[in-house]
Amino acid sequence: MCAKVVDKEEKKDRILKAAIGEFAKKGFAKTTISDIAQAAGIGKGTVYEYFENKEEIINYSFNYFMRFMQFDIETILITEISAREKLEQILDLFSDMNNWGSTDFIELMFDFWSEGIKNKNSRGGLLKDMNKFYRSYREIFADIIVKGMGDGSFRKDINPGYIAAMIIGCLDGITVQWVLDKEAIDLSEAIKTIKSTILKGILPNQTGRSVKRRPK
Amino acid sequence: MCAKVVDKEEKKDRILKAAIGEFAKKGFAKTTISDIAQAAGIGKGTVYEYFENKEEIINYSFNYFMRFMQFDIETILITEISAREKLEQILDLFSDMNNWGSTDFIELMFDFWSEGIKNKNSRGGLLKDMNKFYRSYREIFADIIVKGMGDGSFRKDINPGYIAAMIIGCLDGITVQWVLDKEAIDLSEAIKTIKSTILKGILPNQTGRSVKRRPK
Amino acid sequence: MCAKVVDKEEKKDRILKAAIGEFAKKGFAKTTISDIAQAAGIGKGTVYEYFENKEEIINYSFNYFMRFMQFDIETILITEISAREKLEQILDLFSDMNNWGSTDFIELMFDFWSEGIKNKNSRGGLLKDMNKFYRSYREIFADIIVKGMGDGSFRKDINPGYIAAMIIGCLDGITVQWVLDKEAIDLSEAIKTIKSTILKGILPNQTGRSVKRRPK
Amino acid sequence: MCAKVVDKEEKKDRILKAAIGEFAKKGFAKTTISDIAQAAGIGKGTVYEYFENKEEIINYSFNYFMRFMQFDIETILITEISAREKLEQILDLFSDMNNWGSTDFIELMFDFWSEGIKNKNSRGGLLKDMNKFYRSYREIFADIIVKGMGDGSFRKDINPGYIAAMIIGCLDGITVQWVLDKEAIDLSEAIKTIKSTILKGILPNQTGRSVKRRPK
DNA sequence: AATGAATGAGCATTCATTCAT
DNA sequence: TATGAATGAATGCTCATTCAT
Repeated sequence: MCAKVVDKEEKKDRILKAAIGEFAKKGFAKTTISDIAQAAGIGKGTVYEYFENKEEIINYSFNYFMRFMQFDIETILITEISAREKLEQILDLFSDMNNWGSTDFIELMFDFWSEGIKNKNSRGGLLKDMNKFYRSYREIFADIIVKGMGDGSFRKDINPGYIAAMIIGCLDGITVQWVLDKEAIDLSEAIKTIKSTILKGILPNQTGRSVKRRPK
Repeated sequence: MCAKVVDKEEKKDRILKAAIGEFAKKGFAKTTISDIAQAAGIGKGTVYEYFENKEEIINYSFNYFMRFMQFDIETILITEISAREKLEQILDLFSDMNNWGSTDFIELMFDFWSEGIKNKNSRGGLLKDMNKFYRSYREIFADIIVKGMGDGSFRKDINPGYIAAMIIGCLDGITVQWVLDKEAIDLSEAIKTIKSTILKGILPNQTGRSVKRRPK
Repeated sequence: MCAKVVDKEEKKDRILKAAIGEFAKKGFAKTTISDIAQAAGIGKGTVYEYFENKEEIINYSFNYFMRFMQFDIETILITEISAREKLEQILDLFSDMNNWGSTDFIELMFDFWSEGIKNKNSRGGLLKDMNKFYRSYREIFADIIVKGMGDGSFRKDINPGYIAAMIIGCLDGITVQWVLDKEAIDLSEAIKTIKSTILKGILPNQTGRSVKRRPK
Repeated sequence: MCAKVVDKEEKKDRILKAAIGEFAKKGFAKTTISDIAQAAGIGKGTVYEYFENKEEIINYSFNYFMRFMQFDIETILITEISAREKLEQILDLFSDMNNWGSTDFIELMFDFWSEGIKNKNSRGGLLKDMNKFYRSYREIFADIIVKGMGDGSFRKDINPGYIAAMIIGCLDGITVQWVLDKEAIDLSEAIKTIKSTILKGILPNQTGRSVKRRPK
C-alpha cells in the first residue's frame, strides 16, 4: 500500500545521527525510541525497520559516536615530522575539547563504557567495537613510539604497546576528572603536564650529549 | 516509648552493602528496589524507611563503593619511606586488582561516572561526593610530590597538582582499558610501564651528579 | 503515512464514558486506571495515549458527567411559554431523577465537588469547569427571572442572580438529602414544596387582586 | 513493660480532633495515619489501639466535624422570640462562615458526603450518623415552622418537614456554590435573598395591607 | 516501507496495618 | 499501653516493542 524507494543505509545513518544527539543530551537510559524517531523525523515504528531494538541502536551508535570524538589525527600522522612532534601534536589536539560548546558527547562516553561492559557476556557487538577502537588507537600511538625508538628519539627500553595504552589512559582519565569537575581541572594545563611528563619519561636519558660526555 | 529498637545506621549500612552488591552485578538501571530488599533480606517497603528513593541509594552507595575500592594507602602514607618509594608502592597497589575474583565493582565505576554527571544540574550529592573523593585523592598524591620536590627526589619544575591528576587519570584510564579488554591489557605490566615512565618524567635529570663530577 | 486510522476523539470519548461508569460505581479514589481500561475494552497503556494521567481523566470526565446529568432544559427554554411556566417546568424535570435506576451518577457529584475543591490551588481545570457550569446554569435561571420581572410575572425587588443561585442551591441541597436518605425524603414532594415556596417568594404580592380583576 | 493509665475516651478525642484537622487540610484520601498520629502527638501504632482502621476514624470524625460546623442554634432556639424571628436569626448565622479564616472545614463536607454515600451498602455508621444529623436538623427547622404555623406567622398550607428540608438544602447548596466560586457568590447577599424569598414563600398571603384594603 | 496506535510487562513508590518489644 | 520498625499489596505510570493498515 505504501511503497517508497529508500536508501536504507542513508536512513540508518540518519537514525543513528539522531540517536547520538539524543543520547548525548539525556543518556541512554532516558532516551526513548520515540525521542530518536522524532529527532530523526520519522515514525516510531520505522526505527524498528532499521534496528532490531534499542540495544542495537546503542551498539551501532558507538562508531557514530567516535566520529564526533575523532580528532584529526590522520593529518598529523601523514605529515613528515618526527615521532616526538607527532606525539606532541596529537596530545595537543585533546586540549581542543576545552572549546567545545558542551561536553555532552564526552559524557556519553561514560554510558558507552557502562553499556559496553554490561554486554560483556552477551553476543553484543558494542564491547567488541569499543575494544577494536581502543586497540587501533593504541596501535597508532605504538607505531609512533616504535618509529621514535627506531630513530633514537625515544628510549629503547620501553614497551610501545603499554606506553600507548598509558598515553590513551592518561587522556581518558584526565578527561574524566575534567568533565566531572571543571573547576578543579584546567584541561590545557593538565595536558601540558601529561605531554612534558610522558615525554621526559620516554625520551632517552640526557640525550646524546650525556652519553658523549660520559662514555663507558 | 516502647518500640522495637533498631540500629538504624547499622541497617542502613546493610541495605547499602546489599545495594552495592546488586549494582555491581547488574548496574544501577537494572537493579530494582526489590532486588536490593531481597539481597538485604528485608521487605521492599523497608528500604524506603531508610532511603528516600532509588537515587538516594545510589548517591549514598558511592561512599560505600569507595570503601571497596579503597586500597590500603594509609599504611603506605604513614610509613617512613621516601616520596619516591611511597609513589611506587601506591602504584603497585593497583596491580592487586588483578587478583580480585571479578571486576564487577570496578565496572560499577562506569555507572557512577555516568550517574554522577547526569546529576550535574541537580542538587544531587553524588557528583559532589565523587569530586570530593577525586580532590582528596589528588591531594594525597600531590602531597607526596611536594614532599619529593622538597627533598630533591623530584624535579622542581613540575606542578604537583597536575602530576597528581595525571597519575590518577593514568590509573583510571588504564583500568578502563584493562576492564574492557583483559586480553589486550596485562594490568601489572601496564602499571609497571606507568610507574617507570612517570617516575622518569618527574625524577630530576641525572644532571646533578654529573655536573658535580664534571663542573664547568 | 500509512498508519492505523483511529478516530481519536471517538476513542477518548469511549474511555471517558468507561471512566465515568467506573467512577460512578466506585468513586474516583477506588477506580484504577486498570478498571477504566478494562471497562473501555482496551489496554492499560492505551489510556495514557489519550490522557496524561488519572487527574486529567477526572477533569475531562466532568463535562461528560454533566451530559448525563443534563436535563432537557433547552426544549423548555425555547418553548413559547411564560417565565413562570418555564421555571416550573424546569424544576419539574428534577423530579425525574426519581425514576433513574440508580443514583450512582448523582453520588458522583460528591466526588467532583471534593476533587474540584482540592484542585483549588492547582492549575487544575476541574474547578474552572465546574464553576463555568454553575455560572452558566445560574445565568439560565437568571435570564428567566429577568424575563419574568420584565413582564410583571415576578416581583421587581428581587436580585435575579441570587434567586438563580438559590434555586440551584435548593435543588442541589435537596438532592443531597434525598440521595443520602431516600427513606426520609420524597424527591417529588420536596420539589413540589420548593416550587411552590420559591414561586410564592418571587411572585408579586396581591395575587388576590388579579384573581378579582380577571375572575373566571 | 510499658504501662500507663490513660483516659481512653480523652485520648480517642485527641486523635479525632487531630484527624479532623488533618482531614480539613488534605482531605481523607491524602491524610495518612502517620499524619494523624503526628498531629495527635502519639505513635502511629497507638492510633490502632483506639480505632480499628482508617475508615473508623473517618466515621467517628463526622460527629467531631459537626461540632466545628455547629452554629449556636441552641441559644436562638431557647430565646423567647417569634418563629419567624428564630428562622431569620438562624439563617443569619450562616453568613458567619464568611468570616472564618478558611473554608477547609466546609470543604471537608464534600468528603463526608462522598465517603458517607460510599458506605451506603456497608455496615458503615457514617451514613447513619450523617442522616441522623440531617434528620435532627430538619426537625429543628420543622419545629419552628410548625410553631409559626400554629400562631399564624406562617401559612397553613405548607409541609413543615419539606420546608425544613428545603431550607437546609438551600443553605447547603448555596454554600457549595460559594465555596467553589467565592468570586461569583457573596455569601451574605445570597443568604439575604434566601431569607427574604423563603419567608415570602411561607408567610401568609398579602400581609396586613391587602387585608385592610379588602376586609372580608 | 512507514506509521503510530495499542499493549502489558515492569518498576518505583505509598501507606494501612501488624507486631515485637 | 505505646511504639515505630517492618511489610507487601496495590497502583500510577513508562516505554520498548508489535502489528494492522
